[in-house]
Amino acid sequence: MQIGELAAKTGTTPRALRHYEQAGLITSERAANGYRVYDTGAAVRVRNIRHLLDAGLTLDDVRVFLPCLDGDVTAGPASATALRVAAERLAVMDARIAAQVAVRDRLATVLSQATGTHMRPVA
Amino acid sequence: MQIGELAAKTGTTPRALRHYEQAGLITSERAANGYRVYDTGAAVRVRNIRHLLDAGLTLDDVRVFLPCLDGDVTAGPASATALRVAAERLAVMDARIAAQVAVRDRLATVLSQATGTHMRPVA
DNA sequence: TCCGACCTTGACGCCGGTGTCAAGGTCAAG
DNA sequence: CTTGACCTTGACACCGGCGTCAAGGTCGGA
Repeated sequence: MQIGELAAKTGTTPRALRHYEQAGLITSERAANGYRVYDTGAAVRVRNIRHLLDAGLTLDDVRVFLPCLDGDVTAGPASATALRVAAERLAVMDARIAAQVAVRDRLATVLSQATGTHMRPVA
Repeated sequence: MQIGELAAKTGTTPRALRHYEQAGLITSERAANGYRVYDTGAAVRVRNIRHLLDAGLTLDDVRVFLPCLDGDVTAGPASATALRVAAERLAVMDARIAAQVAVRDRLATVLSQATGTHMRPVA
């Protein structure tokens, strides 16, 4: 499998895949002509990477999870470091969300007082 | 009060304050020598701006809230236009918050699968 | 043989908020 | 007068995750 096909399979782009490789998240064999060649397992790995990135982790964060990323995301005894990183990110996100909800609620309060309309709280 | 003092009072930097001014978030008088001069209310205003930024809003977002930001964050005179704008922003914020909550929950899921520990949902 | 679709590396662009350096003006204290 | 701490504007640097263009090599099919 070469890079374009892997990109299509995983819903990313060749550019992103090269970027992941350069960041040390994936590896590739090289054909005689210099083209990258991936084995079938690469698709799972890339999808896992995407899940973590979509979950708000950085590439550096994801690298920490690599040891337990070769199977499915659901598998693998996560390393202590990996868990710590994830927990930290989670805490940051919770704090940020809470702050935004607070702002949102203040704004909703002002609006409801001014308009008399009830604004439903955040989901 | 000049810029260094305001920065110290609000826990920011002169650079940031100039940036806020250039973004139209704060204003300043000028002394004869060209130095920026702030009145005492500026500190409250800047702290409110910081709160909103820390909540993940952008400078553009913050600008929208300026009309009801001159007193405390909790106060709001709210002109008709301001209300309409505020309602729009509220929808945007709700969408943004929902997206972040979704991301957060994905991360929490990954984490809980890895640890076997149940993480409580976002407040 | 030649086109077009694929691949390669390298490098610059973007967004947002700020750090930081440059090259000065201003002012109070010694 | 000099020093040094403050201020001014302007502009480039940075992070992260790519997009995108450049300039080329490598295929397979008509």
